[in-house]
Amino acid sequence: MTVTLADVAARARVSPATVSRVLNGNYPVAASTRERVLRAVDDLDYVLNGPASSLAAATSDLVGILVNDIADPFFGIMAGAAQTQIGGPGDGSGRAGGEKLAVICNTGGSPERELTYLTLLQRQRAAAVVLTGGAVENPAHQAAMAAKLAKLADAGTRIVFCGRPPLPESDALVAALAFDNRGGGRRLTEHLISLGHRRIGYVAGPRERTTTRHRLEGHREALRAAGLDVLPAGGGPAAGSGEQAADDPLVVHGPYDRRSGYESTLELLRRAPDVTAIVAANDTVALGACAAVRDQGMRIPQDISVAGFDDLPFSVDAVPALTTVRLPLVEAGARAGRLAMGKENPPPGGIATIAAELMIRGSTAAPRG
Amino acid sequence: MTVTLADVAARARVSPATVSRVLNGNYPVAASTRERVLRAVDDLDYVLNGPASSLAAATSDLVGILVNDIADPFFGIMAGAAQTQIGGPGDGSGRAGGEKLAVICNTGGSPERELTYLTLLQRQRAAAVVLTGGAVENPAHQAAMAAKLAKLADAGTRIVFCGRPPLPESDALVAALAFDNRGGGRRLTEHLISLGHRRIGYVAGPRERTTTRHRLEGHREALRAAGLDVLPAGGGPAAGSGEQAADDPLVVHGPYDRRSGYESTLELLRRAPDVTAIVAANDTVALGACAAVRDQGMRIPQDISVAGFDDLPFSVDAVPALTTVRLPLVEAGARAGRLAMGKENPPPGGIATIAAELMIRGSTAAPRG
DNA sequence: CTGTTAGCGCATTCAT
DNA sequence: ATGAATGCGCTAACAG
Repeated sequence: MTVTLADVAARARVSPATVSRVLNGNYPVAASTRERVLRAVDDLDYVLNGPASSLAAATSDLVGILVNDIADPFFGIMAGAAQTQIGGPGDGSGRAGGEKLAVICNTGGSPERELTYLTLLQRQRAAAVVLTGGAVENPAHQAAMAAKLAKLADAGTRIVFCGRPPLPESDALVAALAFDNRGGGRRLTEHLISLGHRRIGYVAGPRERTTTRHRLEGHREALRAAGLDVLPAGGGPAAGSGEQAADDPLVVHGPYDRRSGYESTLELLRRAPDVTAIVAANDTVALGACAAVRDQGMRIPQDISVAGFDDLPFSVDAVPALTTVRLPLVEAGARAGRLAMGKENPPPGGIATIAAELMIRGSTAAPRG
Repeated sequence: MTVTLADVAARARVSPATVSRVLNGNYPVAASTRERVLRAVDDLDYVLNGPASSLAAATSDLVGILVNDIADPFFGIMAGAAQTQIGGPGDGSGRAGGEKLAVICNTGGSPERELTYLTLLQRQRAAAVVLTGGAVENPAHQAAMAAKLAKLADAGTRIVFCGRPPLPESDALVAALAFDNRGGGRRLTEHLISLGHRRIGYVAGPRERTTTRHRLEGHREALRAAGLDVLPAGGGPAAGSGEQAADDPLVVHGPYDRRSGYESTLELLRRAPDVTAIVAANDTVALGACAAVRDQGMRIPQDISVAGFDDLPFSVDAVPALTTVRLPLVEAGARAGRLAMGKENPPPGGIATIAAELMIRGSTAAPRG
């Protein structure tokens, strides 16, 4: 029923081995022979059996891209960019040559699903795995991840972090592209302070997320530098981890979605009606914050300034346009894709920090009077 | 080096076949034996070899979800919803039981890449394929797609269309969920007409796309019913295809992105400064249209009404909130996922039309004077 | 309910 | 440059 490599060999009057060599192109074959084989392939409409091929070769052409929430353009943009570097443009014949199958896996931000996907990819003997987005900072989960990733790396799977710091205990076998969330957060709040804001609310992302923590730390750095920090400088020294912002009345945590932005902002305005600016964990949250501010009868930026993070495409279309921090998602995603393909060398030290650029637009202004 | 099923069998003191049966759970095994096997699996940290398994069973646990542009939340939302029905929640152990690997493939709207991905999935012996988004209406490509899909279906791959009409010549082996783009488009324009608009611009999507054509056809149906159509009723009868709107000065085509919305709107305003309303191909395009209208010094909706399509999450946050047509993306995606898993029976006739609901918000109002 | 036996389709030694 | 032979790790009949 289904045509196999042997059928192609028979039709081309060569051995199966030769057909295999032609298809994989990693071995010298006479031009005339190759031609004959290729024609037989087309005539028979032969499609390689991936599982058989992977079994024999002990590697597959699958590349997994893990994202927290594919419905969020933040991840969609990065994943799409990565995929362009991996999928290969195809040759228009639909025949599918040596390209890899880049696939996106949606973890929904759940640690369990993240591990499950990793196992699934391990099971498929994936050629590479790209991990995007903030990591969950739970010791047990981090340990499990490190163990799982070590096993994957062991089996020859290339590991790339994109927009995410590498795991603390992770081996150097991986490349990492980390966004400068801390620096971006700091510059954003510095901007607000320089405008004259003194009471700044912060609608943060979910706790136990590196992204959340880093952006918040940047924010607090700026506050502290201006002598505006509400809380003591926090626990540990150098490390900077374990910082406890839980009691800051000007900080409210919630998921990275619009609804959370809306509700957290209402909560914030209730707690501290005197805030003159609100920084949101990201642009989506900022949109919700804007809606909440308006529903309270206040104008942006005259009554309250609002700022976001990421600079997603819709941010410039908000009214007023959103002041935010631009992350080069397309570039980062593409680079991660290239790293996963081994088309590009890992950065020195295995980890590169990607700059975040402050985008000042209409949603922030000096406070009234 | 790598632990195999035989190792597990040895440790559990059973035959490899028994281990296989425990793992696949599709065969009776004594509880005590199962327990023993499972423990051995955990002890040895065994992970099934997917390729070997797929080869022997002649099917894999891969499910492909094809999307035009994963950076567009329209697709991200649908794909994410589909994936939740397919990926399985995991059991928290990260062990990965019988769940399928739902993967998203980004075609970028390119017919070639679409075919390439299909071939790649065919090569992997995918269990199912979900095709989302509008199809390209090019005869050659449609024929190639039909042939490829027939081959996939032949090989036992389940085919599901989501938010996309089935191919004309396609076999009944597939299930299809089609959005009522035509009806939605018609109701949207009827709404504008009922507000008193007579000169309505249309920023359409790319040509040769079913989605583009259907929405536009709905628009023109409404115009025609009100005696407002600019062009003759078009070529063919019944079929409704081959309708040529190319010469309508009030229609401008472009990609489904913000930039196109912006530029097409400027073009439209240049061609017909007397339009009092603009209908955009989708919400993203509408955002660009809004920006263009504003940049021309006009207010929405006082000077010009603007409407979108899809009701993406950000649409309600636009200022003013966008009048649009709501498509139940999450429900449709989830249903497609269930169909792909065989968890739900196909609709009668294999094809279900999904209703589109008009959402009237602040961006549309009666024209001045 | 469990063990035994045979391939699944291909990549890869080794020969030639 | 090509052919022949071997095994990748697992599942699916068959026994029993």
